[in-house]
Amino acid sequence: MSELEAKVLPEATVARLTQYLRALNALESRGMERTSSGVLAKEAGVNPAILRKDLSWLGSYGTRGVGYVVRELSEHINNTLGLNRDWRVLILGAGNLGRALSGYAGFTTRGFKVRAILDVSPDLVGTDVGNLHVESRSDLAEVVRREEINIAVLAVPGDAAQDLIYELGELGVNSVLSFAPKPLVVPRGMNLRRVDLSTELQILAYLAVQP
Amino acid sequence: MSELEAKVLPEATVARLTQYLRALNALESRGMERTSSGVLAKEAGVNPAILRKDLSWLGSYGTRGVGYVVRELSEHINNTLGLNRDWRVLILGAGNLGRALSGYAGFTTRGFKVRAILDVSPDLVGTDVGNLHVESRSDLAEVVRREEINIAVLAVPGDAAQDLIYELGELGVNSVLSFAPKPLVVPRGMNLRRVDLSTELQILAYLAVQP
DNA sequence: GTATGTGAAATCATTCACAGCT
DNA sequence: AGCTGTGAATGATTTCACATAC
Repeated sequence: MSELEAKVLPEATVARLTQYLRALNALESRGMERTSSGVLAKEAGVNPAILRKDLSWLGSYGTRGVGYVVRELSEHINNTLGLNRDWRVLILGAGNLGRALSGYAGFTTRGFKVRAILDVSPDLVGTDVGNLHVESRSDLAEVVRREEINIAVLAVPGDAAQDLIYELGELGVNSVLSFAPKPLVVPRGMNLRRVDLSTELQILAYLAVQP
Repeated sequence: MSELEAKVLPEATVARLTQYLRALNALESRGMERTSSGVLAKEAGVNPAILRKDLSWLGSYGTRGVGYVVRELSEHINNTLGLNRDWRVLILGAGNLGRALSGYAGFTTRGFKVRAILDVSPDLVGTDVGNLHVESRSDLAEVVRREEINIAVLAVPGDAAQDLIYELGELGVNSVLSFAPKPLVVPRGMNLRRVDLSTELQILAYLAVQP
């Protein structure tokens, strides 16, 4: 009711904004200074109408009859998504997936910094992963404080994930990306995104079976 | 128009069916033989009404006033999703992510078998990954034929992904799971799913910034 | 003339609520 | 009495189409 109430973008829009950002970067690195909804939509792999609708949530940043200034639009989306600050990421689980993620380029660009990696296994604690060394799961609280962690990535077996979620919640980390193959219940106020690799394969199997 | 036309499940339904399958397995391993939409929905983390609606696409497999037989329902979803056959998976890219995926449990259960892993780098070709050894990108066609690959997983840099898609299409592999941070255009008839790790982090950043 | 920004229409997905069967 | 299966209601998302601004 209040005019002051937060204007929240639809989730689908947020997901696409990240794609526009990537597309804008690609255009910029090709030396383009201006673009249009048609060009940008093609680059991002979406339809131009929805791109304009998405951008309209952010206000009017284009010029009718002309288009958009690449740098300006890119900057604006960046700010809207909160990518103009530092995000300090903790990876939980130093198995193959955890180690792969800690070095993954997308995880180390645009304000995201992997600051620590933890594991329960004494065999892994103390080993090196990139320029980090694996710390003990039991030091979770200390590590979160020391590194001022604000995003956690769960690369642990399903059984371990739920306990970690609660513990992270208590420690004030309320953005979590989980690779655990389990639905998880989250404390109030926590943001959870799940990536479920085996589900993706199963969906592909279904699609392949379709006539 | 025709009554013979394939009845296609909504994409969102397919995604949830994989979760029900996992939930049913969990119940079965706890010794439960029967269940209800309420119990199953709780276990899968969804609302009971949509669970029943999803299942209604498969026909009537429950008993009113009673519920579902765990084993029977599980079997039926399995068949619907095409998980009762063998899926032979090829991993493209033997970097950290490719190696992690090749050993990932979800990738090696329920009919999915990782049969080969390829890379362009001469440093990696010939090295071992689990019980496979890395073969050369240039042997793609031969490997696809030899191993009768029907699903490919792209764990390669964005620039390499598009060419691979076309080449896989020509070779008759038309189910692809891509981790490349790029929108890809697919040949007619190909099924592509994308997992975009940096997008997930960016969405979390936005959610964390919200009041 | 050209491309944006946006109501209105169309499509897709979820939730409600209850009739129907056991 | 209890739980499924499903139309009808609601809500979300996408597409259309055009008035508006340059």
